[in-house]
Amino acid sequence: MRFATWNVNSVRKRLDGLRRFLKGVEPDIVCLQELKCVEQDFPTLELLGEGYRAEVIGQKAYNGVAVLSRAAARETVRGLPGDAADEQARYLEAVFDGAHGPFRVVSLYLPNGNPAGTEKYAYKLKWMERLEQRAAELLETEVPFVLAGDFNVIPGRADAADPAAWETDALFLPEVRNAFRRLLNRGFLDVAAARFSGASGFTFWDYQGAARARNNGIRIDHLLASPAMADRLTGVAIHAETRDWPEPSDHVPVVAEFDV
DNA sequence: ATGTCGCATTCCATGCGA
Repeated sequence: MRFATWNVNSVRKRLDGLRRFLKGVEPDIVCLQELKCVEQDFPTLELLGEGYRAEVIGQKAYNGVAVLSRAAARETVRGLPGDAADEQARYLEAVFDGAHGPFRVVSLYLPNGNPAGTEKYAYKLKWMERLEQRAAELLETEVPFVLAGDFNVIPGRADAADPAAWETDALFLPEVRNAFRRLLNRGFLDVAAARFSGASGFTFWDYQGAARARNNGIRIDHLLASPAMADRLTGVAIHAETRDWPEPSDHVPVVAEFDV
């Protein structure tokens, strides 16, 4: 099965590009982030017309995540456990029945956290703690799963064209990279890191400063496979060409194939 | 020279978030 994750930066603005991606790549599962709309405004019917069902958590203007799938989800978990007061639409789990048993998909939009040292930064670190806790719970179930989305973490110096420019940024501070590594060290495979290095792994180019033309990119969209899921990995791709389509998202899709 | 986007509102101009 083909799994994709894509921060679309407004699903309504990106509907044509999303359709083009679905037709061209034919993913079975698509994790979307930054929908930037409430659930009532999500293009559910339009995507059904393309053959995809949608589980959606929306929010006005900001955030918003979804899981598109050919087959219906058997079960969902809406929102990241660990803080009942957190109302930001950043986390959605969906469980599906595969050929070898159930598997789980998480679509997540980890907080940006800038500027560092503010409440936003503290929220990011706390959110990462909650994510690690939830990941630990899911690992204990031994049901294969993927954590997919915009992590807003540049894992290493090779994952930025100009790492020096990110030294004080909440996407690259040691504290944040360490939290990401703690998560990885629980046994996840960062599937793109396994197949790409340097610029070939970039997933984001800012709209500003002609970043795409200068290839001033970073790798922040990740697809992490649990150990049982990683055993079933058969392919990885990054669809950087979408960044050059008309009215593109600033992020591009990461795609992985699993025998599930 | 924050020079780009997308969204929202105080709505054709500005603030926020990224």
